[in-house]
Amino acid sequence: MPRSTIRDVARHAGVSIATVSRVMRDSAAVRPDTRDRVIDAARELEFVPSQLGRQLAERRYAANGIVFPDLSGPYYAEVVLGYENVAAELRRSVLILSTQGRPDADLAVREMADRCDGLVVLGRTVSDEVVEQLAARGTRIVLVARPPIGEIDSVNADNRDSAVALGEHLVAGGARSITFVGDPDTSPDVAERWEGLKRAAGATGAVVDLVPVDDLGEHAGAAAASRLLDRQDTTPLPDALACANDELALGLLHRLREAGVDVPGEVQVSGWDDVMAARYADLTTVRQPMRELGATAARALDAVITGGRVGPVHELLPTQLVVRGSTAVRPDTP
Amino acid sequence: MPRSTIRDVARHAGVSIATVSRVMRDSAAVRPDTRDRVIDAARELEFVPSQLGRQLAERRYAANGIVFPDLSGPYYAEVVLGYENVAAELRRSVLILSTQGRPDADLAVREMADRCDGLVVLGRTVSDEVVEQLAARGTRIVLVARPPIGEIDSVNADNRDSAVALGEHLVAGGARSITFVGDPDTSPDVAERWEGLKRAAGATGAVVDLVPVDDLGEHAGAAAASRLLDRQDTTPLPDALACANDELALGLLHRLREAGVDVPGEVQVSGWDDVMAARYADLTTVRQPMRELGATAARALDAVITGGRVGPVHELLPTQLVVRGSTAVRPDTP
DNA sequence: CTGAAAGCGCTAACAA
DNA sequence: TTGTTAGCGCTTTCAG
Repeated sequence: MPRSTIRDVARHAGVSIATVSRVMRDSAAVRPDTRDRVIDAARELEFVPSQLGRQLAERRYAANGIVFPDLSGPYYAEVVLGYENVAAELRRSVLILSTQGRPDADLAVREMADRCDGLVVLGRTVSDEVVEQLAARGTRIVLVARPPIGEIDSVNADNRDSAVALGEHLVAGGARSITFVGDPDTSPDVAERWEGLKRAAGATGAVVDLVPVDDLGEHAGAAAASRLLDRQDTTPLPDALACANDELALGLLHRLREAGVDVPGEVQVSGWDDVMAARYADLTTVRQPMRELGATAARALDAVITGGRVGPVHELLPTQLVVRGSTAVRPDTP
Repeated sequence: MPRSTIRDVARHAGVSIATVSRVMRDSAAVRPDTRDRVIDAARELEFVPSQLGRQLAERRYAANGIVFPDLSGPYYAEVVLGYENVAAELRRSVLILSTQGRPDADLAVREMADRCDGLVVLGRTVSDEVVEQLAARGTRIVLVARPPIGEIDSVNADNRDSAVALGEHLVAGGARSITFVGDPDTSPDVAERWEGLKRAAGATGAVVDLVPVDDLGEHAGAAAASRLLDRQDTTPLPDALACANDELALGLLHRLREAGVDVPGEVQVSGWDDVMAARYADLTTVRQPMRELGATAARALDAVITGGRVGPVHELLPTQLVVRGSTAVRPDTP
């Protein structure tokens, strides 16, 4: 059952394909009765305009891409969702690409760039080099959760501000030594969190250092906790452990409590992202406007594509410190 | 900077467009030196074949779609991820469509069907009617987490088996009355869970009933708990509360404990899906092979599209009961 | 208001 | 081995 084409409809209605085209997308005035004939014919033949033909003629895809590392945690899933919602409103399809465990991520992104009108790149999924090449080739790009590159638009959560708020909160809770758990090299977000915390807490005179981890998962958090516990005879636990994200913090928290460590009495613990499990684990964390990130990126990309934009846009969305039991500010009683 | 086309390259290399095409996709033998000339020309002009032209000529999109309600919970995100991974392996792009809060979901799905070679439909995102219409029109479809419709392929988790296992587990834990929390109408999965539980527990002589909820979120769970608590003077709490999913169970659990109810001493509670928070809340639940669902669907769809398939395929993936503290089987001591 | 015709960029017979 | 020539299905001038 080969689908009917614009020519079938034209023949059936006794008009030219141009007229059918006009009717299908009411782009120009068509006399009512002709119009009706065309519509009837289209209905009868179950005609649905081929997007492919249309796209080629218009030289546009009416589709946007989004590249992310993975969708396991709630973070990227929410961003993608926010993005998709707005893209749908703007009548654009959404292509997704997960680079997780893909050795040829750069190539995949290049290919994707060739199937859409523009794309959003989340975090450190592709190298600056590739981003720049694509941009140079005319691909419209918006960066999310990644520092700006040249003239390319970007949308980020304000990690610095919340890092400062968190640092102050921990110090107010009595922390004189704070250890950041996470590897600043894994993502720009993590790097900013570390920098912000170091600065804020450092300014109060607190001692700040860092424990690197393999990845940002619960296992890595538990492993980090184990290491800290093991070396207790030589190095006492810090007053506070600020983790780069919630998964890390949850794994760490679990291991610490297993070992009988009193949280927050002995050690304060905090995460980042405010995932659902954080509520149940009573974990202090930083909430990010994940959906807004995606939605804002979608709008920015649309602006770039439709050309209604002056200079590069770098949006910084506000975040919020969420204080819970894992860092309860203790009263100043000795 | 208008991108160069196959004709530019042909002219530049002094060959015909056919030869360029052959070289670009090494579809036929080309003399090495001609080939080199073409490659040089292509590189020089930064030629990248237009997917649009290619797609139109081949009359295929090399893209598949996936339709889901939303991406908030971990469930659909994982399924999508499993799907994307396999689709990428099969060299197909992935288009996503979230129907959540979209009044024109049916239309959106129809449009999507017109931009890809086939699509996967998760759960009750679109009506049977639309699915059938699309299938009749030749759209390749695979259903996931939804009972088969006609000749259309489907991939499902085995809700029935795990419902039986769960029912037996609750009864073994001493439950004589079990209340299922959830609305069987919200999704086929929920309906199967309810049916399975009713049958399994009913067979042991336990009393089984149902408390409907508005949706599958934590709030709805908490609200259900409140209602159960409020009516305690007339109706005692059941021995076990089997919830349709984890979010529901988590909200309910929280409210019950707030009210001082002993779980599992007084009431056993279970969820479904095994989301991350379930571990921290020590919630008994059923684990589903979410990624496998997506991956299996991707393969099935590919089989349908490439035509290497005989009859309709209906896969049923195994699930697993995960016993935790919220339903600990109590020793038979009085 | 409508139609003829020229593309959009590529693939694939069919010839040479 | 290579080139010529039709399309793929649609949009869009440009005439009429």
